[in-house]
Amino acid sequence: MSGRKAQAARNDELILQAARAVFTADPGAPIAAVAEKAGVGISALYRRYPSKEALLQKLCGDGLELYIEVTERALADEGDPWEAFAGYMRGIVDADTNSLTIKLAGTFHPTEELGRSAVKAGALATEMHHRAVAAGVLRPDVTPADIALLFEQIASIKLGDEERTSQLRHRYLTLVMDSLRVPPAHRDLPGPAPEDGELSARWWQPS
Amino acid sequence: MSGRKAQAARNDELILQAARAVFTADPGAPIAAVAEKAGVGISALYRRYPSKEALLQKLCGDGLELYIEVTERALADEGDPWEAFAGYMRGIVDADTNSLTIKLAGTFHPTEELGRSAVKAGALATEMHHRAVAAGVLRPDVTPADIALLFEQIASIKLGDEERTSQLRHRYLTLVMDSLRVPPAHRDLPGPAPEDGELSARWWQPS
DNA sequence: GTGTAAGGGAACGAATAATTCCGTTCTACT
DNA sequence: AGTAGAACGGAATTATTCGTTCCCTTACAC
Repeated sequence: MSGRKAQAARNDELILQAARAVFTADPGAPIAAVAEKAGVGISALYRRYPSKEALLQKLCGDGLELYIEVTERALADEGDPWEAFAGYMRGIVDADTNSLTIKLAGTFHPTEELGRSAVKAGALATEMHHRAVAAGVLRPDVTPADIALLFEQIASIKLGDEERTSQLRHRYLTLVMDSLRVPPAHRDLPGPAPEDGELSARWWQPS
Repeated sequence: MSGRKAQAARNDELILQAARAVFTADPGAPIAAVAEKAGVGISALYRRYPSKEALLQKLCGDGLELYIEVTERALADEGDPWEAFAGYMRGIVDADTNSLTIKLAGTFHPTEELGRSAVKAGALATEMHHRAVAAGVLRPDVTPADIALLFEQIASIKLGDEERTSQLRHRYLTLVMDSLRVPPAHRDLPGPAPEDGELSARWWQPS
């Protein structure tokens, strides 16, 4: 609480966090919702980003960067090949990079730099996939693009609060990993299965 | 092309088909989009349904009915238990009932009757699940609610035209079925994996 | 004290969309 | 042939939503 500059620096982060939370929950959310969530006025947003689009581009760029980081970290893992691959998958699901990247596509105009980051991210993912197949732990008829779509399917799950959502995503990640691994096998599923009430509650929620 | 009455009857169906297509593609689509897709004026819609909400309720009801039909048909299958269960899963994915039901939730106010249909649908799904587990062909740590969420994940896939989308949905259904079946095994995946171009194209599509 | 960066939030203006309304067309029946 | 009215097309209406701008206030730095 020392000085306007410190407050501003704190707001930088507050706004980004709020934007992440709001836009991952609803990619079409109004910018006022971000300001409210951050507890700041609208002009605090416009002081930092010239437009909504610029903010979305920033978020997407951060998401791609995060994706790249997680993947590079997994590529550096020299241990058990399957565990390295599985850890990578869990890492991407945890980071929820899909909600910050492809799910936002269409709400803004992608920049050249975003394109370059996306290419790099794709290359790293392919490398990760290649390694697991070469080590004989990942079924070879699944391609890197398949993995990308599997991530999207898992990211489509949204139920209850953030923690419950994460728990369920890991549950289904574990399930699908059972059919990706060589040899296939059933492993214990983490987290409790959804309750009927959790599912039926959604009928009354405004979209 | 005989008479206004025949034309009107034809329009009944045209409008429903258009509504299904439009709202499964975008649950928040404007009603004018339905009219345009159907090739009729807006008043042709309002003559049949008092409001947008009424149309959505009708679509959802039809979707639940379809779900119930497919499930009852599968329950009537007395052949190989696994094949019956797998056929049921494929049937639901093909019918795309998820896009007409839970995906529309929040865009309208559910009626009592819809609630009853949903309960019935749930009961039938549970029966289907129970049978497969009892026959020892479905892993028992997966619950009916799990199956429901798996359907939703698969229904979240939307890539290219309708046929391509269907193809990919079956690809990932097959994949996840590998980890549902007792014993687990890898079976051939149907349909070609997504191309990189198919995935990257979405960056420019308006949401 | 005062200049100025930072911020709050009302006001503006441009969509977007549900619904209504009015004039037109075509059929069925006299 | 003439006409009542069902079925329609689509413009006009009205409400609402949102991105963006603007103006005024605050509080720190000097």
